[in-house]
Amino acid sequence: MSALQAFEEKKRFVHLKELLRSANHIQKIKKGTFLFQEGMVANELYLILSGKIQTGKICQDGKEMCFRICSAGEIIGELTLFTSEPKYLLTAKVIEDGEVAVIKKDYLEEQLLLNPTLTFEYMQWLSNYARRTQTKFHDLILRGKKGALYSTLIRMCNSYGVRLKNGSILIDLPLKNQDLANFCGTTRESVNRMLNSLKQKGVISIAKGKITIHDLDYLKKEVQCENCPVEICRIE
Amino acid sequence: MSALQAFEEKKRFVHLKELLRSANHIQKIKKGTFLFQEGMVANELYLILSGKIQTGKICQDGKEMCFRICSAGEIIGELTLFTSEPKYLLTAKVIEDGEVAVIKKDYLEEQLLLNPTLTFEYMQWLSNYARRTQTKFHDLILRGKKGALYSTLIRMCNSYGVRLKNGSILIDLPLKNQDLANFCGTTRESVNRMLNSLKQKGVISIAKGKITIHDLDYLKKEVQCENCPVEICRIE
DNA sequence: ACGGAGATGTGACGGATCTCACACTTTACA
DNA sequence: TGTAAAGTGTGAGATCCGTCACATCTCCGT
Repeated sequence: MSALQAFEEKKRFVHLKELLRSANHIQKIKKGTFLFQEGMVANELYLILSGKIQTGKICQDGKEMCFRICSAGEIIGELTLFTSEPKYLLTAKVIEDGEVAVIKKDYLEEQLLLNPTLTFEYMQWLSNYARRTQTKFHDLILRGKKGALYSTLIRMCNSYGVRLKNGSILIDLPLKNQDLANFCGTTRESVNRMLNSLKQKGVISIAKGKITIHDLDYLKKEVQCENCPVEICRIE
Repeated sequence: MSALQAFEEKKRFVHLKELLRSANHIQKIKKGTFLFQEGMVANELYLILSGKIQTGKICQDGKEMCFRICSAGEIIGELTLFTSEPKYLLTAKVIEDGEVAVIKKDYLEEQLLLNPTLTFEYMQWLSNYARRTQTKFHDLILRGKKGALYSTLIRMCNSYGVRLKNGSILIDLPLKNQDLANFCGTTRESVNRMLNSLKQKGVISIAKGKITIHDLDYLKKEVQCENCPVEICRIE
């Protein structure tokens, strides 16, 4: 599945990404730094060329909620376009070195209004984004923490899964227990216990910090997955 | 606050709403019926002229998650525009008789691409929608069920609050415990207990099925509210 | 190869929340 | 205005989940 899907995904929003790529300048990003932080005035968007970025919300009490993990080809800094109060709602942390194409918000808005093809693609992108967030919403709230974790794992498969020869799916992304906890709104310890219980059942295994899913159907059944389209059921 | 805000809100997206209002036809909606249901092919959008509509997700096991309660001036059926798989993700239940203006998705998409003013307004609307969903997200997940309820109440104030002479805020919407539970992803009983505890503390009172907030600051403090803009911190 | 930092694994306990059961109150409307 | 239906209030017990504490493991740099 994954290869074809990735290919299809790459072909989407080509004009939009072309515009972004042709942008004012390229910026190197370094692991551990922030591309932007919550509350900052937002006047730029980014297209990831390489590396990985995690967006999320960091609370005063140290809690952290993770929204997306994005890699090459993804657009970041969205949602600020055309808004009256252009401040980033989230923080974007670099988790793998790389480069982003930087584009000024004003310029992009201008281009979008001039070019219907771009308009179309951007709206498509934004609608998809909103639909993704909305489905995540009930996944995370409706079936307790276990449901939250399972559905996060399913999304990870759709976004970063690599099908192995034996049919299992490797989530090709180094994920710590704490990271998953931040995605699910739970704690490291709870994630650890749940993952171990999945290991014992033979549903998953973990090697070198990466999770392999052996029995995706088990997870799907547990969360009463409705097999919504893959462009919606993903993590980024 | 509320009066002015409502006024400001009314002035937003005027061209977009004008287009919707000039639509193909007007449809009467009757309490208890569904405007559309999850999974249906989506080829229409609606502008509410009067009455109230609740959108949400209904699960097989009877659980229900409520997303928005919308009244006159709100747009419903969104998020299907420009998507490749145009199916409604949510169900829209009429909770108060009224009328909606119906507009064909195809026609609206066409108009949007022709008219930059419309494009601009729609994007603005969609961005706001996405931002609203995103902030709700962590409000509901990060601070337990109590946090979920409190933040729902705060949003209700911003959307349906009427400031009374004594400074309290009446949420001018008949809300059952079960409704609030569906917004928060919790149970009727839990909501009931939490509301009663708030009553005892004098933070709220309830009369004729409507909640009045006496001490909004108490709620805000409890959820570490960051006073995000009102167009984002709302229920619809 | 070693030491230490960071990550994982796990028990014990407590509080939050759900579930079930049922009494009571309010509302709708015949 | 009486009566059923719908909604609310509340206890008890079970379960989920977070917190704390600490042991163990893994990986990385020197």
